[in-house]
Amino acid sequence: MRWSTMHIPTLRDDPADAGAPSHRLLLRAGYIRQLFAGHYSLLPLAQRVRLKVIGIIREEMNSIGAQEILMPVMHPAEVWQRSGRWELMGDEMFRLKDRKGADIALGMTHEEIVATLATELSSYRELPQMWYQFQTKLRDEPRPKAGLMRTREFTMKDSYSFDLDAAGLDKSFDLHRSAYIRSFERLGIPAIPVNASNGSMGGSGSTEFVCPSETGEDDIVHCPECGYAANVEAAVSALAPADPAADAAAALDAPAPFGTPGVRTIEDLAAGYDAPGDRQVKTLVYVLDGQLTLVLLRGDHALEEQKLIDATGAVAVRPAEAGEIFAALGAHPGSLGAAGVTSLPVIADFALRDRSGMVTGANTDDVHVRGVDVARDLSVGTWADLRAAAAGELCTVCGGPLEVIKGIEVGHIFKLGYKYSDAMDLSVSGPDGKPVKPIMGSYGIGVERAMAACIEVHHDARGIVWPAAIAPFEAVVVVAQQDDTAVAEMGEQVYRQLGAAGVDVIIDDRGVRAGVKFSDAELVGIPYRVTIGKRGLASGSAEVTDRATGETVPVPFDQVAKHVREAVTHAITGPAEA
RNA sequence: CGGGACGUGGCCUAGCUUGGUUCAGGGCACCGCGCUGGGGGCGCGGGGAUCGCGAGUUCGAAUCUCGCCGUCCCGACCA
Repeated sequence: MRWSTMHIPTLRDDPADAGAPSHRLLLRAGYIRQLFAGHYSLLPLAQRVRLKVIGIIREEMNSIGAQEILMPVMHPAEVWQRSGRWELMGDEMFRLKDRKGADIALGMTHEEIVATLATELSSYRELPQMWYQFQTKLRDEPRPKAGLMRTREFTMKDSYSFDLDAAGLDKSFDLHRSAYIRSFERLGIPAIPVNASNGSMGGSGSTEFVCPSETGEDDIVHCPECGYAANVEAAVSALAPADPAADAAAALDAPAPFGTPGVRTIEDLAAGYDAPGDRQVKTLVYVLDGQLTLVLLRGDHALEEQKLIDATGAVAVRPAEAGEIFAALGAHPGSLGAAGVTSLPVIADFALRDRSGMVTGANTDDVHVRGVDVARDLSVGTWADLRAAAAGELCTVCGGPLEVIKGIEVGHIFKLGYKYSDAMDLSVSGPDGKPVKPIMGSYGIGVERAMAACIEVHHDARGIVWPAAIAPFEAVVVVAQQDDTAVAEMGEQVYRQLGAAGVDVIIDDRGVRAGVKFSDAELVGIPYRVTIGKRGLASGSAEVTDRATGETVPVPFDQVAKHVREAVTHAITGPAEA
C-alpha cells in the first residue's frame, strides 16, 4: 500500500490531545469519522485493524470447534414476542414496519434467531453445537459516547452453544472462556474475567471480560491477594460480624420513638443521636414492576440496584417518587422505616439479619425509633444480598482487603439455561428415544470496542502504539527525501522486499518533509518504521525504529526484510492449536 | 429520560454581552509558483460560508426572542 494514494486524513494540529483517550486518537489519526451520534464510518486504517481483530477471534473460535454462520439483522417481531423480549427490551430495540405493516426488529442480539435455527436439531447425537457470527448489532443506546466505545451500531462476535445437559454447557462455557482469554491476549488487551450479573439475558451464570482502564464504565471489585474479581453488580464481600453485646446493650422491649427535627440523612442521625451508620436501618422505597416495595439496608451500606433486580426478577425498576412514598407511608424520605409495615413487601439485605437495638425512621416526619429488633419488629418477606461491595471490605475467598477498579467490558459469556430453548420449543431425541431439551449458552465480544480498549491501553503522547498483531500495517517505509531519485528508488526496493517477506507494509512516498512522515507514522501507530534516506544510502543501511520503545537500529538494506519479519513474528502470538 | 454546554468554509475557531464601515476575521487543510529538505519549514498568490433549520422583533440580525433539529458532557442502562 502507498501512503500517497490512501485516504488517511490525519488531524494533526490539536495539542490538547496529547495522550488523549482512544476516541480522540482514532479521530485525529484518520481512523474514523462520525456520521451522527453513535454511528461511525471506519476509514481504511480502522477497517484494516477491524479485519485483523476479526481474524484473530475467528481463529480462536474455530479452534474450539465453533462454526461460523451469518444471521439476518432484521427479525420478525413474532420471534421476539415468543421469548418475551419484544416488550422487555423496550426503547433499546430499534423497530420498524415493512410495507405490509408487519413489525420488524433490528437485531440487538441473536438468541432468538439461533434458537430458531436450532429447532432443526433432532438428535442428541448432533450435540453439542457451537455457532458464531460477526454481525452488526443495532441498539438504540440512550447515550452513545466516547467514539467507538459505545455506539448504536457495532460489530459483535456472538456465539451460541447447544448442549444436552448442564455438564455439557459447563464444557462449552469453559471452552469459550479459554478462547476469550487467548483472543484478548493476542489482541494485546489485558482483559480479566470477572463474575457478573446476567441482566436481561437471563440464565444462571456469567463472566465478563474487563480491560482495566480509568476511562472504563464498569466498577470491578478485585482482590489483589487471590485474584477474585467481580463486577460490583455481582460482587460479594465479607463483613466483620456484628457485635452481639453491642446489639444487646441497645436493645429495648419495644421500639421507642424519639424526635429528630430536621434530620434527613444517615449522617445527620449518626452525628446527632448516637446512632452510627452500622446501627441504622436504611429504608429505600422502590417500584418493582408497579409494586411499591421497601428495600432495607444497613445505614452505612449502598444499594446495588442490579442485585435488587436479580433478586426479585423485576423488569421495570425505579426509585419511588416522594409523592408515592408519602401516600403509602405517611412520611417523606429521611424519616422512613419498615417497623410495623405489613401492607407493602419488604426485602432486606443479609447484613441486617438477626440485628437488634437498631435505629430507623418512624414513618412520621422528624421522628425516628430506636431499639428495633429486626426479627421481632420488621416483616421481612425476602432476604437477599443487596449491598454494593466497597473498597476496603474483605474478600470472601481469602480474607484480604478488596479494591475497586474501573474497567471496559470487552466480552461477556453467559450460561443461558433453558430460557430460549423453552421459548422456541427446542427438542432433540435423547439416547432413550425420549425428547430432551438442549441447554444454551451465549457469548459476545464487541469488535470495535475491543479496538478502542486496545488503544486505551496502548498509546502515548505521540499517538497510538498498536500491538503488531492488529496494527493496520506492521511496518512503514519512510522515504526521507522523496525527490532524491536514488533514495526514492531504494525505498521502493526495500518496500518490495518487505512485502515479499510477508510483512504487511506501507510506503510513505508522499512529497512531504521527513518530519511530517515521522510524526504521522507515530500518530497512526505503526509498530516498525523503516527510514530510507541520504545518510543511510552512503553507508548502505536503513534505520529500523520500534514505535513502542523508540529505539532505532541501523540495518543493511539487504537485511531489512529479514530483520523486520523476525521482529514482527516475535511480537505476534500465534493461534492456539486446533 | 433528568441536568449542563454548544452549533460560523472540509476541520478548529474569532465576532454575539453593547444589533449597522466585517454580505463574516484567523489557524489548519486544499490549489498554483518559488525557496527549502532526517522531526509538523518559509514566502507570494488563489478557491471555498446564503453564520444548524424555521418563524419573529427591527429601517437593518451571525449577533436579540421563540420553536424545532443536531452534537457533546454529567447521571440511570450494555458488547
